[in-house]
Amino acid sequence: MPAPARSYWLLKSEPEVFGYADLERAGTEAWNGVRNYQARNFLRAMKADDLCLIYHSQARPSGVAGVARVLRAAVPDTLQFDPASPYFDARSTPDQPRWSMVEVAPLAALPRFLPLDELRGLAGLDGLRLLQKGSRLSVMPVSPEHFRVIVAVGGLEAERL
DNA sequence: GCCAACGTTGGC
DNA sequence: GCCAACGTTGGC
Repeated sequence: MPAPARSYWLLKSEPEVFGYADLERAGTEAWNGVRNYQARNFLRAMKADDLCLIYHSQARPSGVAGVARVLRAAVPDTLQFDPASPYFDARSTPDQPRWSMVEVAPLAALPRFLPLDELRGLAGLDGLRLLQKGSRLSVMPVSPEHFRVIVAVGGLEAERL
């Protein structure tokens, strides 16, 4: 049976807090603390070996910094059970976890960081959610075509990732 | 179920 | 720091 097709995603992160370079240093990281239901549902749709664009938000400039790989499907976000965490959620129980997280590993930094400004000017990105007005989701799907265009302009070949 | 108030996100 | 957009909360 053929492996299910890879899916592609975009993960936002503030580089002052945790950027692509931090992911490379860490080697692997739990992508936790997502507290938006739509974003959570996308996390839950991720499969092992899916690829994620790591997008730096609240940065100067903001833009796509690298590609990460999903190591395994989503599991309950441990922070929701930790009263000391800002991501604690008293409504969550181990039986009924409300929030999810995935484990990701760095795959490749973009040889050319891709600022948001430049993304807006690129052909072939119509419908990319990141570029839609008022889009604030921190986890969102990216079509295979959009993924290929973005990494290509950033200096990577999608087929080799 | 409606909707106003409030909080958060994120570009600039 | 400003502000637009969006999500959540809670009174009714």
